Amino acid sequence: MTEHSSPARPGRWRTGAESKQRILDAARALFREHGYGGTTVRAVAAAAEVDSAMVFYFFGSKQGLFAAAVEMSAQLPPAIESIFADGLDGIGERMIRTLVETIDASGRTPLAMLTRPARTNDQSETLIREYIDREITGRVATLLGTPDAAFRAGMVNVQLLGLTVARYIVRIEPIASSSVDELVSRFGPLVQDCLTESNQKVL
Amino acid sequence: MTEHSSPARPGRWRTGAESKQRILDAARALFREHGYGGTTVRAVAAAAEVDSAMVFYFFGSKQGLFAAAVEMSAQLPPAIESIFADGLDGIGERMIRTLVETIDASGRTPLAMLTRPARTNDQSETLIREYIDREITGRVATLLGTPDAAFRAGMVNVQLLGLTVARYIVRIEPIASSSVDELVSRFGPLVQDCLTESNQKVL
DNA sequence: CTCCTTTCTTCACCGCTGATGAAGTTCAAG
DNA sequence: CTTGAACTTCATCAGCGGTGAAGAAAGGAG
Repeated sequence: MTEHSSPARPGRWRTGAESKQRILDAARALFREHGYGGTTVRAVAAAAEVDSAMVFYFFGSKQGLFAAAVEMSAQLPPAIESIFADGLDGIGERMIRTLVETIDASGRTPLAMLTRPARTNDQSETLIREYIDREITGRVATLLGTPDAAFRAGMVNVQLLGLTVARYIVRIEPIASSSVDELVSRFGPLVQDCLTESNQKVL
Repeated sequence: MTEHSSPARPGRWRTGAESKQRILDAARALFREHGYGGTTVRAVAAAAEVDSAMVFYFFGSKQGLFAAAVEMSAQLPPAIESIFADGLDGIGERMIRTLVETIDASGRTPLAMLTRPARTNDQSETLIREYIDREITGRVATLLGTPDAAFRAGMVNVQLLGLTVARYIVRIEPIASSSVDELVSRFGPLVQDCLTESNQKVL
């Protein structure tokens, strides 16, 4: 059984670009609503009024469709630059503000990446890890220059990761419904402490 | 095709308890290694040398098997009690130590919960949220008594969640391979600050 | 206009998954 | 010995991600 009721007329009857766009729109909506695992390729195809094979024709695989739907490239990088451009002073606030504002603005789409493909387990984990290492850890470490810079960068990552998961994935209150300013004023100093304070307690 | 090579002899040839235990052992090992989505019921059955239908006979569904395999009940609660028993002083260190030691000891089994069942999306999320609210947030809030207690409790949750995700899921270095003591000495004061410090910056 | 190639579209499959129902076997109690 | 519950197997289901072939429309070349 196919997923359309049209007169079963194969061949070219729309431009490829239009079909591709319909698929992308449907995919974005469904991924956002049901997550990666909760969305089937067939459902996307049905919503786009298209044969499911077309999804694979255009995007190769479900992962490819997902990647295209969230266009996970070069969206944060410019913002990240401005974080580190102004040095250590107030960098905590800038980090929190950039993180929250960016994710809020993007309709939390890329977060579905954490709602993972299941079987390709380690793959997406190492993807996230590499991204974090490349964009955050390295810069923080060089900016600090102290011997425990790596650990401090790790602590910053914990803050960012924890805030993201709490606000967007698990939705813990009152974090999930707080304003950006409130989060910045609360977590900014905390991140700052991770970097500048001598926060190691003697054993 | 079935997943065994025995002489195809149906009927009772082992005690139910033994089969159930074999299934549970196999499930724990496979869930731990491949996560929820990466483990198939058939694979569990094969590892337990049992027909896949038996898994459903005993546990009803894959979710039921998973729930039974991680016996997600009454494992942390006693430890949680002792955290709050000694008051605010040093509670940050106790939290971090309890969290990390418990998860390390349990072979990170319950963490597979975050490697989620995909389709039952919101369900497992609200499960986690309710657990956190019930065990952590409430106690912290009553222990503090300040007007911003709820937010401070939320900040603590961010710390715990972030540390857990960073260390066990995404495995960010050097967090993932740090010793318990190092984590306690670094994150303990941070958690303590969330609770006791006047960490709100004026807007 | 015809032919041919490329692009788009459909359809019939494949192996796999989680899950169900019936039937058969074994065992203990009445 | 009979009966009924507990246990096991098997055949089967619908749905999944994904593939390959083949058909239909459009465009360029002659």
